[in-house]
Amino acid sequence: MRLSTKGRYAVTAMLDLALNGQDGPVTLADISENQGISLSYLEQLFAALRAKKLVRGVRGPGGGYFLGREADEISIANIICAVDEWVEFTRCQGKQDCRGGQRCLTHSLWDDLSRQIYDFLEEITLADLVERGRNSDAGCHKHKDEDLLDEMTGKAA
Amino acid sequence: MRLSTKGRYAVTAMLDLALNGQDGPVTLADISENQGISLSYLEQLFAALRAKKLVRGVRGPGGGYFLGREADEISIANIICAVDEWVEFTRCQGKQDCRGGQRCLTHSLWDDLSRQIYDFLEEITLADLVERGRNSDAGCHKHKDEDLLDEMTGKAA
DNA sequence: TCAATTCCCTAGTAATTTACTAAGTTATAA
DNA sequence: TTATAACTTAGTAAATTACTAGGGAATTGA
Repeated sequence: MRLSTKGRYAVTAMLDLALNGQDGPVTLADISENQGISLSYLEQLFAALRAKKLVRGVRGPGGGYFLGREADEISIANIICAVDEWVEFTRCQGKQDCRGGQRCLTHSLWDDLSRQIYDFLEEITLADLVERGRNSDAGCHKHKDEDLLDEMTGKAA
Repeated sequence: MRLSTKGRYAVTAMLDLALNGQDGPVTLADISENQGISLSYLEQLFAALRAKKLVRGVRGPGGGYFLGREADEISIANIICAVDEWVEFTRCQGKQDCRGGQRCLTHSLWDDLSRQIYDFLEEITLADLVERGRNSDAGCHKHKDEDLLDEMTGKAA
């Protein structure tokens, strides 16, 4: 699978929508300013999100975007797939050097892992994230990520 | 977080090592041929893996690479972090438009999600994947991924 | 009806990343 | 001493990311 900054922008924007779309539509200009993403880039991302019916646009003054369905019906996997064209790209076609070949084995192991990650992200919805934000005092606590960074970047020998 | 084809190459190569490194070191030339990855690109990836002690190189004829530690001590997160320089890049520094600002809230929500994904990948080891390969007849079954693809790419309305 | 607003669409492009080629140097086994 | 294979650096084509520019189409309100 694939999880890039592009997917992050999309999730962030959708979160913004979920948080602010309660009373009326949210404009891309607002999201652009809120999240520090260029307006035109947002328009591209929302074209993809709209194509997958994850958002619904309303034109004209007072217009903007709504979520395309309830926040608990939109998974993180949905959002990332919409903008990142998550295609399966490792698939030996059953021919070639496939019998007993190592290549196919590792590929299918990767495919399994890829699927697991997908299933995991499929379980997390926008509503979950919003809920999480409500429970913590999330606004702007400085979290001590130094430990996390150490843990991530190595030394876990 | 970040999960790209580069990380996939690294995981695939490490899997190859785990599968074939039982009796003697594995050369990059072998992995290159097995997995269809260019030799020089592998050398770049292994430079990063070596820096994080995930692999150990042996020079000279009969040389090659070993895993740097036991397969059950190497997580998928370890591998991806080694080659993808997974840095936290969304962190409002507690200043700026942070009080009550939406930007910080969505950023911290994304950070939480990012951490969750990391924890998930941290739980899966190379040994797990190898074990999974042993249990299935994994060599080269054609799996019907069309359903999966449908599921991934939309229509989940 | 008209003007402002906002979504919507296309084309182009700088910056970055990916994946690779090329051309070496260094250590080691035979 | 020679072949092997790890190591290293530099350069580069292709793809992706993120953005700019310049429109058009629908809708609201004056």
